[in-house]
Amino acid sequence: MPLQYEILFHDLKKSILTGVIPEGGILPSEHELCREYSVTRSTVRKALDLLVNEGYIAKKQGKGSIVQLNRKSLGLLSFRGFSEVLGKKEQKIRSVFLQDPIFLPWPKNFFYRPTKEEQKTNLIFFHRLRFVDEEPVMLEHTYVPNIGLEDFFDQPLAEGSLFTTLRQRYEIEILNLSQDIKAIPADPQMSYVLDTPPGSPLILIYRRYSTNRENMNIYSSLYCNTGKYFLSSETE
Amino acid sequence: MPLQYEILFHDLKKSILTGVIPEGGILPSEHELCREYSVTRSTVRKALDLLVNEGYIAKKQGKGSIVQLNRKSLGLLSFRGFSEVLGKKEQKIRSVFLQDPIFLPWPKNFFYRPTKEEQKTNLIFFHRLRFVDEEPVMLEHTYVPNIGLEDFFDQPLAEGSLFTTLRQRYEIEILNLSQDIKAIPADPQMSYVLDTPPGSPLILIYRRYSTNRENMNIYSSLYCNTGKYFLSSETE
DNA sequence: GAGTGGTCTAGACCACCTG
DNA sequence: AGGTGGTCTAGACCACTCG
Repeated sequence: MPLQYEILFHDLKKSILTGVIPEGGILPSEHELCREYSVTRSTVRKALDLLVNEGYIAKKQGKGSIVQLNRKSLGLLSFRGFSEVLGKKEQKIRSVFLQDPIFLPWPKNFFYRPTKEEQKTNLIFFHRLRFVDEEPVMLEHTYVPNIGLEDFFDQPLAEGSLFTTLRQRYEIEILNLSQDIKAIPADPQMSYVLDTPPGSPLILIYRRYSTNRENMNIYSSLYCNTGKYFLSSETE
Repeated sequence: MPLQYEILFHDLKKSILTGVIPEGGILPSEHELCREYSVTRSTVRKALDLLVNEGYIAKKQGKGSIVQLNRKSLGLLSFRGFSEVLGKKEQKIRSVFLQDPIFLPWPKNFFYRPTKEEQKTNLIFFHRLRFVDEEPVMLEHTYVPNIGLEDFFDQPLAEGSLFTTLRQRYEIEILNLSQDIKAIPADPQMSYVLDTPPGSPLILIYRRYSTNRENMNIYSSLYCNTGKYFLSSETE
């Protein structure tokens, strides 16, 4: 039997994720929620604390609880211009699928060891190339174990984003990211795709995202050309 | 005037950091703290929640609040053996100072822009080489603005660690880490220090740690040879 | 001034752990 | 059985924001 603050927490989270309360919108006040759910303020505040910790809302004294969807980013996501670590300018980022996402069996010699649950399934495989200012900078392979995602291709990606889709349609949240990072020389294929001389240094990242589903992780391998752009991360 | 839960929070934190309550030790119970500080349990629990969030304690129902010092690590800290991303074995890590830490003026063309406060001071400069299993893998330059740290060299580093020293002696906490990462070919000097062929790919990381002192950051540049070991990070 | 979130009190009952 | 943390109630006063 779910606890009261959990009920409230999930209700509010659903309202936010489904857009019932839009970004920038304001949640019902704490006293209001007390009345609606017939609980005391400490129970309401416990639920709201969870939302704050997960980055769904920000509270402002005198105003209210404001919905924000700029969730705290996990690890390396952005790129920064070489010459702009001291300055600031916006980069234009674009992604293209090198092939349409498909179901695949597990490859041999996968870079992490999948869980037993995961091994029973096949994978959804994404093969994307990311551009900054129209220059290719990162090749990304993403592997999502197909655990209850059989209808994944029935709808397009929400906002073009895999993680948004997983959150909105399947309530799959990323809890943790572990990364293994290495510098490698570009082989001829990477050299071609990333438009850089053979042998030039690339960054290779293996990632495992753990999720709120027991025994379900998402895996990625990334090849980055950092000749012109830094890989940047802001971690809390 | 400090709030009651802040008083309790700082008292407990100090007890933990100074070792009055050792790692693995148990804090006074919540009811006990209520009596000691003449506050109610919700106030005590608010203070303990902060300690939990900062990783100082873990609570166990039926037992108590247990002190733990394995603070959650920020970003890239550990190394993992090349062949062991799939397995697990412990690496032996060792650091040596290539020169004793000294006060220095700010270098020209520093890789980040220091704050105005920082620019008024000099720097404490650390120059360390890190080994894994007796092989050199990382060269680290660390720059700490000397804001109220004039007596820094009066005592040795606590536990040999810069960050432990800052926390224990100056109550300086790391709040945030931003990193800029790049793959570069080894120049002759790096090649010599890290014992790797010239031109082989290295990882270069610029870091800015923000602290709980307004306008005080700590800066590092890291050169990593990932030929044999991955750089690993586990981020929450 | 009315409403918001921030702090705090003084209780209560429960689930869990240990002697 | 007695103590621990987990949940929850029913209030109170305060600081802040906004019309």
